[in-house]
Amino acid sequence: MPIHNSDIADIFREVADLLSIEGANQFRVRSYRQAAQKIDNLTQDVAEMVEEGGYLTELSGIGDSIAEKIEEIVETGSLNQLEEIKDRTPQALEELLDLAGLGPERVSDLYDELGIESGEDLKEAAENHKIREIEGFGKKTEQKILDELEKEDKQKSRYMLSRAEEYTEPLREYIESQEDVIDVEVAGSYRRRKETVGDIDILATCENRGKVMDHFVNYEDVDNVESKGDTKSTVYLRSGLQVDLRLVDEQSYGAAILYFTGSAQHNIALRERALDRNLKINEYGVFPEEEDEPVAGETEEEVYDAVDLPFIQPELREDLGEIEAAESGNLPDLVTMDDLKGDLQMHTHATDGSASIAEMAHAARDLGYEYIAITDHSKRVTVAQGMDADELAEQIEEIDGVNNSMDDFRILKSCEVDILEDGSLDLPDDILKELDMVLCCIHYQRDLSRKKQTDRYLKAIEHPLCNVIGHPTGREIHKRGEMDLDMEKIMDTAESNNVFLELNATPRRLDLNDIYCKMAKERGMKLTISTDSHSTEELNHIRFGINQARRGWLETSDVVNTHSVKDVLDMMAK
DNA sequence: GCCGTTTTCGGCCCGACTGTTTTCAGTCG
Repeated sequence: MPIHNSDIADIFREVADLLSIEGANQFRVRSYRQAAQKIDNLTQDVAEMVEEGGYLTELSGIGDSIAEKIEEIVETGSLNQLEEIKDRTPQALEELLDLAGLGPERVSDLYDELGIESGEDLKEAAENHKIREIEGFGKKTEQKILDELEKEDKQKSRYMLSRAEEYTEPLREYIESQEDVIDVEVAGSYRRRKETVGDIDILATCENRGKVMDHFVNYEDVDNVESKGDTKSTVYLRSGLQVDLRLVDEQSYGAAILYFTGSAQHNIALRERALDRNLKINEYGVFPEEEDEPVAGETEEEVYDAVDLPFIQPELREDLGEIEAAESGNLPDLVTMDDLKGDLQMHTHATDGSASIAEMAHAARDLGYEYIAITDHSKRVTVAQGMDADELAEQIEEIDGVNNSMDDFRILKSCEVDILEDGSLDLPDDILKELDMVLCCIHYQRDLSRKKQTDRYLKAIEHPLCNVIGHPTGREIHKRGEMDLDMEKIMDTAESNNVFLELNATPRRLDLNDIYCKMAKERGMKLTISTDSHSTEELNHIRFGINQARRGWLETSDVVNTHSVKDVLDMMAK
């Protein structure tokens, strides 16, 4: 049973949760959490590192003790320390930590005083007014617990970025429309363009705080005002999305945006760096020791400059090496929307799309593209009425016709060919040879073993006509996880066979994720970024792909479809 | 538990808010 990085990270997170409830040293707890985060974001497979005798302690945040524990997990599949903690402290207490307002101390008190081990216990105790009797708890805390238990059922998960955008952009415009508002910025993970966001943090500068806050809480989509003050208000929208508005002074605007954009880990690293320079960073600015006058704070650039760093793009602010890269002048020059020259996956009404080839081409040209690839499904994908060889031959002729009618634009002939269970392709070579690009994807038998699934991909990648592997992991956010794959092996094989991996920009896919993008880049691979559009409107989803690519440190040259059509054709010609 | 041109001990980011308290602990981001 292979141990994935996320398995190891989960174990350490659980250790951290349970240790915190036991009242362990908070910094010790933090070490486990940091190790978990480090491992989650690693672009190498930890189990492989162990097997190859790699030095885990070379990773920052992982010392002798945790390295030893990682080895134990890789070798035995579990961690004895965790089993011992579970014998002392019920595992179910961990879930109570997820409830807003309950941290390790209170969970521990609830367990010690009332024997509460689960959400049901908690609900019963709250309803019977037992909780207010515990020292340090009171009526309001008890009611808050009941409210949160209720809310947990209603809305638990994070919001896909695309969905969060639908609620946030109109609200941003609404806030901007108030006459006293000067500047508005949405911060948080939304600004870092994380694939999902938990809540929305909006910052603004303005003339009249009271009026602006009134305006905010009176927004038509507000369901419930949680708190309202002069500097901060919190509301819940009807969708359940929490939105905070914070009003700040102009001289603190940059420091505040930096602070509320995060990530927390990035902020911590910046603050530690400031301390080395006898400076203190908070959300109001950068302050020399023992002084009240800030030396920076109006803009983010100023704050970075105060700790001798260049501006770091929000998408990179995850403490995954961006500070070191900034220091050494090696920050990536991230790919932008303007760099894109084409879109390399989309469907037409030949299969499950809603527009014609010409309609897709004209819509793409209107977006400023020079080329697209039409990638309708192959026959195995019956739900999409996938094409057989004859139908694909007809489509190729149709594309030639449209190409002849557009002299400043090129439609690449392609097909989203299904990779069958044995790794062979769903259409014969003699028709695939006629294409400019062959896109290969898995749609069925997603639950094969890691070995079988990986071998299936390797066989497809080694097929001499395969150019691109589409939506490589098959995951869909909030719906299904990744296929079990040895991604390092897949990337290495793709790289040596001149096969590209796709970053599928469909908001619910975003497949590859940011970590895999970074992993590919570190191997010197190029990726395609494609929308997989099924309508002309969906071509606009490309921005989510660009967001993810930037989070994966990709530069313009790392992306296949930033290159000219001639270069793309050369790359596909192998 | 991690880490180190103030190194092997003694630190570890910082402030706001809330609710419970009469000065603060716990939680959150």
